[in-house]
Amino acid sequence: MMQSVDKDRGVISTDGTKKARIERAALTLFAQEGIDQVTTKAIAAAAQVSEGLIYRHFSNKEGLARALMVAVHNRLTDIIREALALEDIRGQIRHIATAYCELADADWMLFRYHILYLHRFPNISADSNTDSNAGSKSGQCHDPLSLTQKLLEAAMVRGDIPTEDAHILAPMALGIVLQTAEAKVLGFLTAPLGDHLDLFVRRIEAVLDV
Amino acid sequence: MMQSVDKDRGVISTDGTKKARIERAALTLFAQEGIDQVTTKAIAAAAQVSEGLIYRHFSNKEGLARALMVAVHNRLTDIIREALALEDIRGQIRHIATAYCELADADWMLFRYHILYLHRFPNISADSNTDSNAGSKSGQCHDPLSLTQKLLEAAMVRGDIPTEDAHILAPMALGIVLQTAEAKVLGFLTAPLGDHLDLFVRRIEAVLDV
DNA sequence: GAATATTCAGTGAGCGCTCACTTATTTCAA
DNA sequence: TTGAAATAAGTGAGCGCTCACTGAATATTC
Repeated sequence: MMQSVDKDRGVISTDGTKKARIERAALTLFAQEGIDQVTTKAIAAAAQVSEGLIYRHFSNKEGLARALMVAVHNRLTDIIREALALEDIRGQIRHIATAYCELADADWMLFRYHILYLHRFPNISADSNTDSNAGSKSGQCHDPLSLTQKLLEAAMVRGDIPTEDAHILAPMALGIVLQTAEAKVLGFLTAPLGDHLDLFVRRIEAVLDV
Repeated sequence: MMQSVDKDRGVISTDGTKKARIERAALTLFAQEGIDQVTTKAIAAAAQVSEGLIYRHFSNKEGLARALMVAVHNRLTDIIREALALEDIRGQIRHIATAYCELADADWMLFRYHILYLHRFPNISADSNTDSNAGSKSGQCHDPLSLTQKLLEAAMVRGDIPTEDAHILAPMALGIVLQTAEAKVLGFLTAPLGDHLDLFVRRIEAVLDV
């Protein structure tokens, strides 16, 4: 039940370590079958590793699932944070849409996992503090939705887009890409998301009334 | 594993029957905790019914979950089908947005369940044939996404909206409402969806370039 | 009193997780 | 250098327990 301090950190290793193999196997199986349908035995078998080793690296199955989610979550959050540093809304939109599509197409299982099971980890932002932010004031946002809201509010102040409730606009804007990804999850679409990048950008601009 | 013929039909009863109590209890618990986290004991307890009775009405737990999903799925499909009968795109958009919001606000657990677990039942459209359509030709669409695509294609032929890939536009359009609902699922929003109905309508029109 | 509706007390398959143990790697004093 | 000691990485059989599902028993209805 208790989360250990060093285990369950959300970084998906890409070296050939056995830990990395566990993470990749778990991610793939979770995304395909669903977290609860996948047994620790199956993960171990897919990673060609003993079952016990999972518990040397993660406190338990849920901790493994959480670590994976934190990893994706941080990557997506970083994308929005990068966009925040840009100056105009059009560039920001293009950056986010591009990066989202690239991630989805480069690692679809990762993206799929995020879409399907994010809701299972409600307080994920708390775990996702990249490094020790012990001294940092509260109010820091660590999730794509909150950061997008911030980004939109700044764009409104700048006069890039008309003033509107950024709280509602944020999911709408991200939804242009995410809901298409969801459609792909459901098998309604098959093409890579990147194929529609320009359409995404134009339609996000339309939603935001750029 | 085998699905019985009469059991597991997707209609949520609203009378005071014990079957109805089982369905409502299961729906609520599934939507709140997740299907796999909910035990049949818990459902029976919440419905104030014995565990065995669940199996008189449904072939198994998965069948119960599926029946509930089919029920929501059919209600949403009907909404799009109603819209298909309307003549202009603006009326269609408003009808869909209104009906989606009303359903979400009237029965949030139902809506939440649909959003979170639809992906678990990939071939739901096959089960959702309302009445015996044994003689019907194939190609009939029975899901919101396909019907929306059809609706948009018709609107393009009519000249209501510029010609574009309806396959991609369909999830985008529905996503305006659905992604906001998802944000509510994640706790990012709390207000009823209906509060933003007019905004939804305007932004869907923007996405479709009405 | 037959037919139907409902209950209750199992049952065993299967799951996450542990733990005693082996093997590899690092540490460090002499 | 070296080799002994300490630590880390890795194994897998098995344990305790949960939970979906069953079927004989009991209540209810007409």
